[in-house]
Amino acid sequence: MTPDHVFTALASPARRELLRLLRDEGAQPAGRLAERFDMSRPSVSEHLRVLRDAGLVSETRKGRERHYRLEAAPLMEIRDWLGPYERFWRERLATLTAVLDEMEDDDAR
Amino acid sequence: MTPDHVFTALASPARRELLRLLRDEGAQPAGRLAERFDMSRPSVSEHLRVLRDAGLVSETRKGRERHYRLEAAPLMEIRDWLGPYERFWRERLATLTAVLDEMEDDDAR
DNA sequence: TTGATATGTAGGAAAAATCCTACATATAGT
DNA sequence: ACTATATGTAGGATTTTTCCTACATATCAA
Repeated sequence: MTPDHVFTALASPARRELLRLLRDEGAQPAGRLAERFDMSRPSVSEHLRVLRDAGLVSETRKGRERHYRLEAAPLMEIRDWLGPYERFWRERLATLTAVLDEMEDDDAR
Repeated sequence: MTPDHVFTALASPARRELLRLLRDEGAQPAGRLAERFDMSRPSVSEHLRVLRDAGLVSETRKGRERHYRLEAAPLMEIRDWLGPYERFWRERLATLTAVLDEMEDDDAR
């Protein structure tokens, strides 16, 4: 029930950058993605595997290339997970607003 | 600018459970939190430290106890991070809807 | 078929995370 | 002052993650 693998996959900056690239530039072959990193191609390949295991990317073979595509569905789980916490930062925001109001009162005084 | 520490902190099931407890039951002393885990108290203490470093909990000393409180603000960063991906699962949902519509058409036929 | 290209996998070194058992520290109560 | 309680920190064993260099596999092009 807990989106374990998704959170783990997102914990790596390299993997988040991969997701961003696929989001902003569309599906791409593994090699083209790897070029953008200061890391060996096999390491990027491994990161792609982790993302695939988490369901965050899908792989389709195009000739000798493998195109990776962003699969955003698992991110909905993260969003759902965040849901019950929203109340808390709303409260925080309310507190902040109250403080700011008080400061304005001080200014006016 | 990237919420690195926050994602890392959320990668652990134990730490997510700590956040949930603080969310559902309010601020609590470290020991009371530790009782809920199959893990040694010092290990829970360490997890609380990671959460504190990520800004996800705050600590206030009450006598010889230390009360931990949920600080949900960093979770806003996660929510913001998700923003640009929303478009994608909307598309996914649209595709799913289209498929379901087609299935309905098949039924009617 | 032969050689070049695109990519995954194996194996292992190094770094980081996890979790434990002492131990240190600080406060409360007697 | 003395003892018990609440909790953090140190040090270390174990596991996991990360990243590398070969190497294997598959496809394309001539």
